[in-house]
Amino acid sequence: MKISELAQVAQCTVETVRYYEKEGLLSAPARTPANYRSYGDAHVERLRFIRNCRALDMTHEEIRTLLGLMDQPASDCGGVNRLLDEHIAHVDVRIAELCQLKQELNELRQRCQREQAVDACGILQGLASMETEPRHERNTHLG
Amino acid sequence: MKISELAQVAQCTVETVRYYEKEGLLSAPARTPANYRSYGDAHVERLRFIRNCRALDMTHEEIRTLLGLMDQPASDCGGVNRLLDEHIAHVDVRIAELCQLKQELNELRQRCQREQAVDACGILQGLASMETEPRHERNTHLG
DNA sequence: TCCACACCCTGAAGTTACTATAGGGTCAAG
DNA sequence: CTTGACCCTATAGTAACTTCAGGGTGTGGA
Repeated sequence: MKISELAQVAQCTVETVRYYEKEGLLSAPARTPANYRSYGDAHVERLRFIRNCRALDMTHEEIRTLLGLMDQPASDCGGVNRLLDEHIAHVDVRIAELCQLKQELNELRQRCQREQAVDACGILQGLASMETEPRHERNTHLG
Repeated sequence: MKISELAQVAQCTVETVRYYEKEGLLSAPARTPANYRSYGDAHVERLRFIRNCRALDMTHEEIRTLLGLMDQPASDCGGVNRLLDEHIAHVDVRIAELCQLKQELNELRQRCQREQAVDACGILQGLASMETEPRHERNTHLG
């Protein structure tokens, strides 16, 4: 199976597949005499797994951890469960942050209801006079 | 006023101030004979404005646009209002995406309730068997 | 006067998860 | 024998910074 076929079944681009290989998420496949990458079913499964994790907004680091846990058949899945719980917590945190942000933005938006001179615009005044707060450190990778 | 003092009143780091100057968000200040940056009140106002915009998760591009609109006192603030409306819409979109994501993650999490062998873990099985969907393009800069 | 130490400077590289580009090789059809 | 679709590598770009290397400046104490 050539790289473009693999990319198609995994719904990503050829560049992404090569990138995952360079990152060590996907193992390097065999090569044809012409030096083309040649993939098998194991690669398809692995890449689909990775893409499904990415669809759930997991980082490469999280995915790498999951793959590592999977590759130790002797171990139990407690680590998997914990990783997922933490990831869900990240999403919760980010949703709460964005809801707070939305409220602040709505309040700011209320301060100007018509198109007037910029000097009089309540939004610009609000942005100038807000209490400047220290940047709160990210507690999630979700932007 | 030295750069570290400016950074402190604007609640950011010295490196960030220098970065904004390089990006053209903050104008280059006067220099002392020793080549130290020397800031005045106008810089404080401008930087606080920028930091407040960043606290609301606006991009540099959005901030640049706002600063440009502010610097044309003749113009009205319709552009400002529209920019804010669009930004609020971005936040709404991202909240909806994350709520959907959270639901999917919760469903996946339900599939494993105890610590068992990784081969039997419902979460790993779920990740392997999910329908792999094409990556949907971002309609917001909020991650 | 000398030294330590806090602060300032520039420029370059690292972060995340890719995407895009340049410059080239391979293969099947017409 | 050429055209076009595909493959390869290596490098740079994205956003908004942070970190680092390698140096200069200014002030207080011994």
